[in-house]
Amino acid sequence: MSTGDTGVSASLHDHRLPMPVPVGEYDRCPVTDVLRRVSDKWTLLLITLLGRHPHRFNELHRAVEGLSPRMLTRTLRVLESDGLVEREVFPTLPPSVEYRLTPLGASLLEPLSALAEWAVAHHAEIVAVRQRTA
Amino acid sequence: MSTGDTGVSASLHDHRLPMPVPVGEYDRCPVTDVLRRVSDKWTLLLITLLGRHPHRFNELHRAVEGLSPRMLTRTLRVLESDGLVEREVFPTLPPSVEYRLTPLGASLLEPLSALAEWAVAHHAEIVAVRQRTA
DNA sequence: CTGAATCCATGTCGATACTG
DNA sequence: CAGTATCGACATGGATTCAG
Repeated sequence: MSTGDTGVSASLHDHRLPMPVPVGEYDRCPVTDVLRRVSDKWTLLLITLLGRHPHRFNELHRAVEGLSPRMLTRTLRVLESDGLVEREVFPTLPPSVEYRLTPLGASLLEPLSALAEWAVAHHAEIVAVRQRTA
Repeated sequence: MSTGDTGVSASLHDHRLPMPVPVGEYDRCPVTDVLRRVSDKWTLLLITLLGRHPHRFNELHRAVEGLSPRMLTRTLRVLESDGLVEREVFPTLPPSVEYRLTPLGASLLEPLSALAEWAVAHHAEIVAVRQRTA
């Protein structure tokens, strides 16, 4: 890299990342932005389910215990507005709506599973430390 | 996988993951748990900085514009209680404290950068869709 | 079946001031 | 230097009720 080590522009690994975040614009850090979207309560689970095959609204509703229609709709709408999920309405009676991952959404599965793999491998250790500290 | 396709135990990619989350215990999904910890406002940035080399409290404070001592302490404490960051106090006068990544914390850098790479590659597209939807 | 509307509890974060 | 204490604003998520 031509750029010197001034400032805090930081690499996680060997990639240059657009950090630090300018004042008041932390939401413009792409990584944190994506992270925040994916880490809310139901998003990861829904992405995972839709990664297997398309689902109808009530399929998702029934599949995820504890997920209310309100939160399901809300979460799907965010996913849709980020271009990760696609919504298709079939004008049947009663109506049915199908949700599927877009190519963009599907492309997220791989990096997510890298992190998922790390999480399942190390979660026990984290929990152990957490309790010792508590 | 011996288990059939009943239930919603889901794979992100080709890994079996401990989903779905039982009612009221979504915090026991390792992946979402890790995701939520890493995705708060300052954590990723601090992990990134500490991934380069150990830092003293005020070094971090000066490095990150907009980060208050309160949030810096808070974020570091969580990281510490999860075993990702180590805190070492030097009983000098005035006191100085150094923070560094633990091996566990360092091991997180690689899966994180996979996601980071995806984020920088696709964030523009997400933002574009987001605005079109808005 | 696929939602929308309303209200409320809790969590996250910032601002400000103070301390060993 | 390296924090703590207090307060309040805003975001997230749940419960309940209603609708096309």
